[in-house]
Amino acid sequence: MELTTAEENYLKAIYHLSDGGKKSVSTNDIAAEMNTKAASVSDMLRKLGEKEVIEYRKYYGLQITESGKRHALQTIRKHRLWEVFLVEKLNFAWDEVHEVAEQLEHIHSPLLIQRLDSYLNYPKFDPHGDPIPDEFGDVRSRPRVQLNEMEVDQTGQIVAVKDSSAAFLRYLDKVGAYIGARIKILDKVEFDGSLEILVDQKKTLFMSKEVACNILVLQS
Amino acid sequence: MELTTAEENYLKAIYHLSDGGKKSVSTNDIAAEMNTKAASVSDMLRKLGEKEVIEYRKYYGLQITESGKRHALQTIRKHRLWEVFLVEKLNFAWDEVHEVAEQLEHIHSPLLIQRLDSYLNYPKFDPHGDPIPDEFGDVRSRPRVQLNEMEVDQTGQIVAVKDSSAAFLRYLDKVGAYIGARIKILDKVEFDGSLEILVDQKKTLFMSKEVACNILVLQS
DNA sequence: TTTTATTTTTAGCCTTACCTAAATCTTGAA
DNA sequence: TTCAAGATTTAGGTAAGGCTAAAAATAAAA
Ligand SMILES: [Mn+2]
Ligand SMILES: [Mn+2]
Ligand SMILES: [Mn+2]
Ligand SMILES: [Mn+2]
Repeated sequence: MELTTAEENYLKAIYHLSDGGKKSVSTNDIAAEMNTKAASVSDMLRKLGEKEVIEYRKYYGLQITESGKRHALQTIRKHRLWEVFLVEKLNFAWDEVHEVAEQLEHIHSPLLIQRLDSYLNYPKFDPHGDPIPDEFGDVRSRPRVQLNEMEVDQTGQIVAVKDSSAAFLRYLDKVGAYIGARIKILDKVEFDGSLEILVDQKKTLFMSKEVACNILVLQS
Repeated sequence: MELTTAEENYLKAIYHLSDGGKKSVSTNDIAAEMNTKAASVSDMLRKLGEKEVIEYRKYYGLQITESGKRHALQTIRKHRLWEVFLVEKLNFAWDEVHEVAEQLEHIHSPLLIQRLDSYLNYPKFDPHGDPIPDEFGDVRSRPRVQLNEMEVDQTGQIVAVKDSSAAFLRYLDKVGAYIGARIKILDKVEFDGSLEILVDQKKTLFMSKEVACNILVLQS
């Protein structure tokens, strides 16, 4: 069964907001995430329910079905593979890929995505550190914590970012934070949650809590 | 000014049917080319007229404008660059690329297409031998004749195909005709226009007029 | 247990891009 | 010059995806 571009986008949002089907999602949450209105969401939920990619009971929220998860993961897989392609092959910066990938993820061609995966050598993570589901929808996820949740003297490695906006990513470029960087918490200010961290054993960096909670770390 | 996917497709069809703005095109021609109905075409022509990519006088056909030509050539450029990418980088066969390129040509991102062009080393022709317009819309076209119009003993080189359908291209693969092949007309049957040709000085091939008129040759 | 605030859905409208059927224009044949 | 065939456009309708405003249901507070 084929989904339209709009349906794929809704399903992706529902998948993310529900944390892969675990949490329940509200109509208003979806509307906020998709920059649309609650009335439009209600309409779409009815359609997605008819296509059985969600289980929908009016006024009582929704549950993503197994079929829905497969569709969502397939779209996420395509999005992230294209992002890798843009960075690795076409020399895009990591803050330039998201918008284009939002378009490319809706190209329908199983052969294309299979060949792209092989051409890129079956990458496991996208340029923002997010895991790429395999062709069966399986995701190999690593245990990650938000940088703001770490304590003084703890160490780790930056493995992903939560915010993929150009503004945030360019800020990280400027201060020298990148995926793979080894870090150590030097100081944590109680008052505002801001941090002082050591990057790659040589550079110290101050950052606000707002920045820190968008950086994901693999602790060591 | 931005065009929708449907508008880009209409404009491309108009550009091709009018032979780059030279010939006049009828509503029915467009409907046939696009597998749609004349009424839908009329509707779209009005819209394209309002956007000034064509000059449209009701009942008297249309003229593609300079702006319209630029848009059409841009879409054609994207289509053909993607076809090269699919064949050169992702190992698609030349009969597998057209449908996917029909989708990819509508991705909007000037940076993407500029980088793709550079990544592919600024190719001049697509896998079917069609010229790729440069970023300014300039096309370097070669003088080509249809194989069926050649006379006995004339020689040349296959440089393009007119029909990009999988059925036709797979037939050419099977009989060993390919872009770049050197050919010589050995015999031409008056009755049905069928041909006997010599390929690469070693293999003889019989083909119907219908096949021959879809093969384009650079005469030598 | 009411009442109120909030969330969600429905009703009614819009645009794009299709469709069929009917009306209208152009043109070639008589 | 007239008229019918053929081409084209208009009228009216559908489906997807949006919107605002109004109605209805749920959840929270009194
Ligand atoms: Mn992204
Ligand atoms: Mn990403
Ligand atoms: Mn093509
Ligand atoms: Mn081609």
